Amino acid sequence: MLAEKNRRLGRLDDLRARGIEPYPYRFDRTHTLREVRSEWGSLEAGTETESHVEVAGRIMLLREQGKLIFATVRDRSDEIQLFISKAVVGDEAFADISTLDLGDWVGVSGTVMTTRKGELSVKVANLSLLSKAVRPLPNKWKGLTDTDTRFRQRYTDLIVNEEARRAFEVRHAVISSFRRTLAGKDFIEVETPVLHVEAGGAHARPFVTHHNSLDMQLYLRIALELHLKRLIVGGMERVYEIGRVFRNEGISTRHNPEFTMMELYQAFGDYSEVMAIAEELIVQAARDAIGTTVVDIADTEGNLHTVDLAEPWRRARMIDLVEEKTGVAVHPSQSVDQLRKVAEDNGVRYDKHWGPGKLIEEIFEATAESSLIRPTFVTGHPVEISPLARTDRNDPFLTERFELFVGARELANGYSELNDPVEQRARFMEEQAAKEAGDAERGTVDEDYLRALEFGLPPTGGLGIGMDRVAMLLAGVHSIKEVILFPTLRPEVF
RNA sequence: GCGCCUUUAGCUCAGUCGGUAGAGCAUCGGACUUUUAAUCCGCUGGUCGAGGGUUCGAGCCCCUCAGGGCGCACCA
Repeated sequence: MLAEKNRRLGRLDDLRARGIEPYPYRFDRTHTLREVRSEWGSLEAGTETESHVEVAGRIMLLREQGKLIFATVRDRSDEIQLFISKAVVGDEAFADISTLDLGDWVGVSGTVMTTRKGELSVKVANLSLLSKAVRPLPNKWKGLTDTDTRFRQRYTDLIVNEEARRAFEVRHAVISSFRRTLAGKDFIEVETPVLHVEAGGAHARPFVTHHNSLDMQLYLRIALELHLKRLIVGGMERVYEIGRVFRNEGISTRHNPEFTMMELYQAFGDYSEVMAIAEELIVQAARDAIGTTVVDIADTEGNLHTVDLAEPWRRARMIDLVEEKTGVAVHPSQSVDQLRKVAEDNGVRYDKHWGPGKLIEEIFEATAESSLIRPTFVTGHPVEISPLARTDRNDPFLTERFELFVGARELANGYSELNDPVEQRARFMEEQAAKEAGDAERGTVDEDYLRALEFGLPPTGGLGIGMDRVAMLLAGVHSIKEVILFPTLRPEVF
């Protein structure tokens, strides 16, 4: 409302005219509000203390009552009530305080007390305005629910919606838990380039950009994989990166064009070892972020399932899950025609470029994926769709690969890393051939990566985890936008 | 890209059959020295997403466009 903003801007002028700076440089507090509550939270009703504190926060509620004003202020840690008496602060200061608005930041000094009803309060001796809010806060009962405004003006969302603040606290707790767990296993955190000459490590369309002085096209990374494995060649043995990756694809409740991946690589291990790490990371993150391993997970119909993440996770081969759902045994050694028939019988549309492996994956996604509510490692992806994964030691058509599904969403992906440079070159050539045949999402030959492999990549297990999706699972939210502070949106028209 | 839904005061929402705009909170004025979403009294606040059309008359019906949501497609 323009009138409301003008009214508050007018107050700025009034304050300055009287020598009061509405935007002072600093305020030194002695306690956070949580510290006040934990130190004096058990005072009996009607207690006055001599304990002097200086606290700061934003005014969330105001209750004027004649010669008393009650204000609820909030800092990051907690809320507390200010008790402001005209008899204590004097007529002039009381008049100033009564011109405060919801949303203003204040710093106060005073003593700790409880009211007759027992509400812990700071009895204000001195109050200073720390920053004047010139826009009004959203509705104090209903908060802010308009999703457009919540995501565009995340600052407003965070001011009024406690669940929004909580989701980002969960996200932070997940990431710091991962770092602690990995530090405990002697992993080193590294940073690799975001700007890539070739966008490899995944099948996805990249964002393209341009470097002016080199006059060259660059891609924003779609995965962390290939640089991290170069570091294993270099002998770093255990590395990980938590970083933003970019995929130039659709936006949905599960997809944002930029999102956060954690990828780790461990020398001398294989896929079963990194599977165990994935399980440990996520179970520990649940304990650290929400204090329990029991979560409610929605299926695709919206029904909630209570799941204890600490129970052992199911492992099942992709081809077995397909057989379970369709009643037909499938294998990438079968002919394209045979598998196209299975696809047709199950209402799966296919592309003429697809080989047996891709057909099996699509049939899996269409028939089995939505039923994977409890944590499930789907293993044994066909070689055709896994150009960087090592062939299964027992089946040359499959790889030692897994994807983790929870709540029908893919959370993680990992494998025994292909380290034979000759085979890797052949796989890259197949990718390139498929791309040239018209399959736009296939990869290209990364010569520098092949050179690295030629120096010797030890046996290695690799793992990638979608951090946003883990945060969604543990925060219990339905949309990825709830765990990304500033999700990608169309530009606002002002 | 496609389909469905949605957009009304700063916020949360109502708006009947097409008859000329409503509530709560916030704001503003008044009362109140222990409130708790304080309460009570009174007032203010609108380009009904934008543009066009039908009609004597449109928040409402029709068309186009824009934002958002959900689903689909895409996303190994």
